[in-house]
Amino acid sequence: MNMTKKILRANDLRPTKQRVLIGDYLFDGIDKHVTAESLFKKLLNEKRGVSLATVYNTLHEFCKKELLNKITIDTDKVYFDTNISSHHHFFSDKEKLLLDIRSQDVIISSMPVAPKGKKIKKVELIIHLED
Amino acid sequence: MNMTKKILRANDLRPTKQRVLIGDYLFDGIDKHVTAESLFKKLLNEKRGVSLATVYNTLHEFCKKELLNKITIDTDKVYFDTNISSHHHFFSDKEKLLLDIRSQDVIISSMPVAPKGKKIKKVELIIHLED
DNA sequence: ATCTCAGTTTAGAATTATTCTAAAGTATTG
DNA sequence: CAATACTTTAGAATAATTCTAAACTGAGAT
Repeated sequence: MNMTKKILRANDLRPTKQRVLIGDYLFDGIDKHVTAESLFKKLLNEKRGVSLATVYNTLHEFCKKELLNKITIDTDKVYFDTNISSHHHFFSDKEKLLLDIRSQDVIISSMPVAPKGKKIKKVELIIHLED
Repeated sequence: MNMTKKILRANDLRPTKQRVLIGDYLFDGIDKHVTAESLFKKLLNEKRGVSLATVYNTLHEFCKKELLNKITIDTDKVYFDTNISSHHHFFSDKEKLLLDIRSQDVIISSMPVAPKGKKIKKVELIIHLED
């Protein structure tokens, strides 16, 4: 069976044509950063298109299942990272380009304790770049 | 002379009524996180209102002059932090609440080198919280 | 003080990423 | 195959932000 279908079934998501198409692209083993728009445009070229609403739905579902990592850097666009291992990012404000930082390249040796009644869900380090 | 006016002049910004009003509120010595909307609403109560466009303009100008720190966490809102010293943030996704982390509570003991031709402009650590 | 003008404010329109809606389509279960 | 719950979709709706162009104002020159 197609790998994407396995992933989808394992996460209680019906392997619809659209999800498989998106999954095949996202989970091909090559780390990617996509936006809803960039993914939508990419898929327009495919034999069968996927509507923009479905791209949004699918990205959000994949995030919920932790198959993708959502990264918000600027208001105008949300990035989805196929690399779900713990790592951080460079962001070039000029080119609006997101780059992975290898996890071994950042060491946070002291972390604050979470406020009462809360726990830490995710730690996101973004290093903004300039020329 | 009013403190805000001094700050404005020192940064080549004309001390207009609107900027002084906004500056008096933001730079009163108490650290704040505001959004354009929250600031706009706050100022509606004042004797003289300020238009939403001016709130946006002013926040951006203050950021450009590094009188404020812009923090983007989710697409739906941008936060402006009056604390411009180097520090990081907790963010509670549920309450959409931003909290300062004292700078001594985070130690990043190893940082990656910037990609060729780029330098590090800003390091932003956001710790997302859940219940 | 008054004049002049670049800088500033403003209301409302425009933009744009994202979400919503509700109708049509489809995978799954029995 | 039928029934049903889940999905997809086009297009409308939403909402934060930016833009526009006209009116206003602070600051220096006279």
